Amino acid sequence: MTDTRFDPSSADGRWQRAWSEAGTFTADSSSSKPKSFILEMFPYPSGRIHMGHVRNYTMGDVLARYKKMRGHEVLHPMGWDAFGMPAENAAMEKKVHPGSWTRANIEAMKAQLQRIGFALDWTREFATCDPEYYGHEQSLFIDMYEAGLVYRRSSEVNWDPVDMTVLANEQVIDGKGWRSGAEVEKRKLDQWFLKITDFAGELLDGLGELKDWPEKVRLMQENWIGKSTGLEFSFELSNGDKLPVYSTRPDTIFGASFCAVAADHPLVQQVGASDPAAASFIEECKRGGTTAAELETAEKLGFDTGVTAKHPFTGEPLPVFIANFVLMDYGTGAVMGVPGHDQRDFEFATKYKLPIARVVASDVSEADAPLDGEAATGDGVIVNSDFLNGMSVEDAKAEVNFRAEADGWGEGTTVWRLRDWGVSRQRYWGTPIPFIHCDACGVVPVPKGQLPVTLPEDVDFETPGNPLERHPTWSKTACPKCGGDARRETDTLDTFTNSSWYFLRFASQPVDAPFDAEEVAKWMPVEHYIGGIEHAILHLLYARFWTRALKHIGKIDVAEPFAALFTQGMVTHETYGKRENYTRKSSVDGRDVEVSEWTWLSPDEVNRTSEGATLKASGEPVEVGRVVKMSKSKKNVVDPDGIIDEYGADAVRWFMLSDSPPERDLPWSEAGIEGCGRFVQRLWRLFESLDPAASGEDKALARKAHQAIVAVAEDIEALSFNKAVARIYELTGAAEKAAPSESRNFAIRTILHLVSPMMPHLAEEIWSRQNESGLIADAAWPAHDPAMLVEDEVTIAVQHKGKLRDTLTAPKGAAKEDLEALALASEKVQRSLDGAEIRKVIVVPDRLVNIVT
RNA sequence: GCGGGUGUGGCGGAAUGGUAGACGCCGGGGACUUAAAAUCCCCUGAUCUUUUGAUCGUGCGGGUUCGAGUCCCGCCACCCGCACCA
Repeated sequence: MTDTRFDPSSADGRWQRAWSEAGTFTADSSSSKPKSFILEMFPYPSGRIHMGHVRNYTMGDVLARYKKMRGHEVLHPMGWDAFGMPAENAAMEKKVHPGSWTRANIEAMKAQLQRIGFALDWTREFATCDPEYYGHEQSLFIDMYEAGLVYRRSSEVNWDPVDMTVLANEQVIDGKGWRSGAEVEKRKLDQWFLKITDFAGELLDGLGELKDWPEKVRLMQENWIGKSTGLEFSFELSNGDKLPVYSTRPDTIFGASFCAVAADHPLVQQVGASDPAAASFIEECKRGGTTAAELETAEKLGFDTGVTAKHPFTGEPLPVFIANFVLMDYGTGAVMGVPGHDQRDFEFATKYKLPIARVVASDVSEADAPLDGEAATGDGVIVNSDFLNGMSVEDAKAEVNFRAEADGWGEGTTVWRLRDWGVSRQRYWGTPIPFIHCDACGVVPVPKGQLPVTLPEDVDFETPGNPLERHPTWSKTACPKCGGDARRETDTLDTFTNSSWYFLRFASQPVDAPFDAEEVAKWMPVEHYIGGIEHAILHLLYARFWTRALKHIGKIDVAEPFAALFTQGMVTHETYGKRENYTRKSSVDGRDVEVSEWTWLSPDEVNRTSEGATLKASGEPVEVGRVVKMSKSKKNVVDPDGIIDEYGADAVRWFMLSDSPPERDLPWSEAGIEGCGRFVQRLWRLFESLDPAASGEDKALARKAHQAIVAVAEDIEALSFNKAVARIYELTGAAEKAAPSESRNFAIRTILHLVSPMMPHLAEEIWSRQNESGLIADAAWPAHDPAMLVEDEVTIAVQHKGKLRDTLTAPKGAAKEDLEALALASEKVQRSLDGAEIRKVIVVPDRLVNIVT
C-alpha cells in the first residue's frame, strides 16, 4: 500500500484524465456562485511552449484553483492567437500552408500545456484563425464602420520592391528589407483606420479607475495617449501666408523671439525649392538619428528662411527658422520659440544669437533677474508682458486664450499624441477586411449574411506580393448594392484586432453572434489578467479601446475589460559560451586571417558545478555569462517537456512559484528544479506518515497550521506566490519534526489542501490514497479557527544602546511594568547596563523593551 | 535627456518604524550503508574571541527617532520604457 516514492510519470496523466472526464474545470455560467474570470494572455502558436508560458500559466492556474476552492465559479480558458507573420514566413521557407503549420503547432502546444495539468476549460478553446472567430470579428468591424469608427485614408508604408510586399517597421533593417535586402521605399496606400482617437479622453480617464493595474503600465499608457492643452493660433507672415502654431505656454507669448517649423513643413517646401542651401539643410535634418537619446542630445540646428512672422500683440517681426527639433506630426508642425522658458528654445536661441527674454519670474521684483544658463521652466508670476504682468501662469494662459478667441486669431485646443490605429495589412494570414470595392457604389460592407469572408486555401507563396491580391478568383465578386462586377478588399486586419476582444468570446460563444451580452455580463470584467510587460501599451490599449467602442455601440455593458492586471517577470538562465581563435585564408587575397569567434553553448552541452562550467564532450572550460532571458539566439533555453519527463509537472509548477517574486525575473537553475523535485517527494513521505490512529494535542503545531491557512490565502490573493511557498515549507518542516498526534494529522491535511493548487497531481494522488471521496480539486479551502491564530506566549526583545541584549519569553498581553521588571532582571541586560543610570524605558507590549541610559 | 523601477549573505529572496537575513539553493561536517543513491542531523553574513561574548553589517552621505532595510533630504550604480511633444 505504501509506496516510498511519488511517481509523476503515471500519476500526472491519470489525474489529468480524471479532471477532463469529470469536467472539473468546465465553467458553468448559470451557476449561482460568485464568478471569477481568470485569464492569461493567450499564446501565439509558434511551435513550442517555453518556460515563460509555463510561468505565466502556472500563476493563473494557482489563482483559478484557489478561487474554485473558495467557492467561486471560475472561468479559466485557453486559446490561440493564431494569425501572424511567422506562419507566412514558414509557408515561404518550408513550403507549408500557414494554416496547416499553425494547426500542427496548436496541437503540439496543447499537448504540452495539458501535461502541466492546468485547470483550463478546454471546451471554450478556439483559435483566432477559425473562420467562426474571425467571421464574428468581421461583423464587429462592420458594426464599428456603421458607427463611424472605421474610415479609409491614404497612408505611408514601407514597401519592399523585390518581395513586392509591405514591411512592418521591425522588418526594415538599416533601410533594407529583412528578406530581400532591397532598399525599402515609402509608398502611399489607401488603408483602413480605427478611430481610437475618439476615445482618447475616455481611455485616459479610465486609467484612473484601474487601481489594480501596475502604476508603471498606467503611466506608459498615459504618456502614449499624451494629452496636452494649449492655444493654437496663426502668425501672419511677411510673405502673406499664415503660420499656424500650437503652444502649451501661451502665457509666455511676450517672450517669443522666433518661430520654428519642421523640415517637412509645407512652408519649407516653397523655401527649399528656391534655395539650394535650404534644400541641403532639410536633407540633413531628415538624416538625423531617431532614438530618443540621440534626439535629446543632438545639437539644435536651424536655417533662417528669411520670412518673418508678426507677433500678435506687439507686432514685432520674428524670424522664421527651419529647425531639426520640431516634428511635423505633432501639433501643427510649427512652434513659437520662447527661449527664456523652454530648454530647447534656449539652446537654439543661444546658438543663433536670438534675444532671450524673461517673462516668468519667482516674484515681480525678480523681473530683471538674468537666466543662469538654462530656461526657467518652473511656475511663477508673469513679468515684462504688458497686460499680463503680475498674473499667475494659469491666469495668463486663460487671458491669452480668451483674447485670441475674442479677436478671432486663435483657439484653445487639446492635442493628443495618440494617432488613429491603422489596421490594414497587405498579407494573407489574417482576418480579411469584409468590404467590397465597386466602381459604381464605392466601398460597400459585405452583407452580414455572407460572413465570414473566408481566406482561400489555394494560395501561392512562391511569387512575391500579397497572395490575396494575386489569387485568380478570390477577390472577384458581385457588388451587394448594384450587383455589378466588384472586387473584394484584399487587406487583412492587424493581428492586434484578434486579441482585442477574444476575452469576450471566451465568456460567451454563440454560433450566430460574436457573443451574448448577458453571458458576457456574468463574467466580465476579467478578475485577474496576467501576461508580459511587453504588451503594456499596444495590446492592452487596443483591448481597452475595443471594449469601450463595443459599449459605445451598445453591444456590451462593460467599459474596462481587465479589473486587475499583473505583469510577470521573465524566466532567465545563465549563458554559456566559448571563444574560438583560428586562422583561415581570406577569400579576397588568400592571406591568413586571424578569426576570433564567440559560440553560445546550450545548458545541455555543459557541466555546471559551483566552481565553474566545462564542456561535457571534451571537458574544456566554458565561460559562464550573464543571466538573461531565455532565448534561442543565446542558446540558454530549457525545454519544459524534458524537465517534466524528469521531475513531473508538480516540481516544475513549484519551481515557477518559488523564490522569486512573480513580477521579477526568475533565474532557472538545474539545482533549483532538483530541489523542487526533492520537495515533492518530501511531501509525499510526510503525507504517507499520516497516522489516522494518532491521538493527543500538539497545540503549537495546530496553531502553526491555522496561521498558515490564513497566511497562504493572503499571499495567493496578493499573487505573492514565493511567500506562500515559504510558509508551506515552514509548516512542512514543523510537521515533519512533530510526534504523531491528532494535531499533526490536522497539520498534514492542511498542507495537502494548501499545496493542492500548486501541486495538483500529488494532491489528488494522496487524496485518493486517503480514501477521500471525489477530487481534491473540488474540495474547499480549509477553515481556520480565529482563536487558534493568537499566540499565548511571545518573545520580547530587550534593547540597550540601540542593540539587542537579550530575548525573553513572556505571556501574551503582559503588563508594561512586568515586562520592564523582567527585562531589568536579565543578567545579560545588567551586564550591558553596567550600573549606568536609566533615563527612560520604552515598552512596546508583546514586542520589546528598550532601555535608554 | 525625461519617466519608471531596483539595490539586503556565495545565490534567489523575507522582514505593519521594533530580534535583519524567514524560506529555498549552494557549500561544509556528521549519521545510515560493504558502497553509492536516497534520507536524516548539525553548521553556514563578516571580523575578533578558547568559551562567554564583542564589534561591524541592508549601494553611498546626511537627517528625524528611544529605535531606520523601512520615513525625510542629497548622491551613486544598474535595469526597463520613451516622444526634442511645443
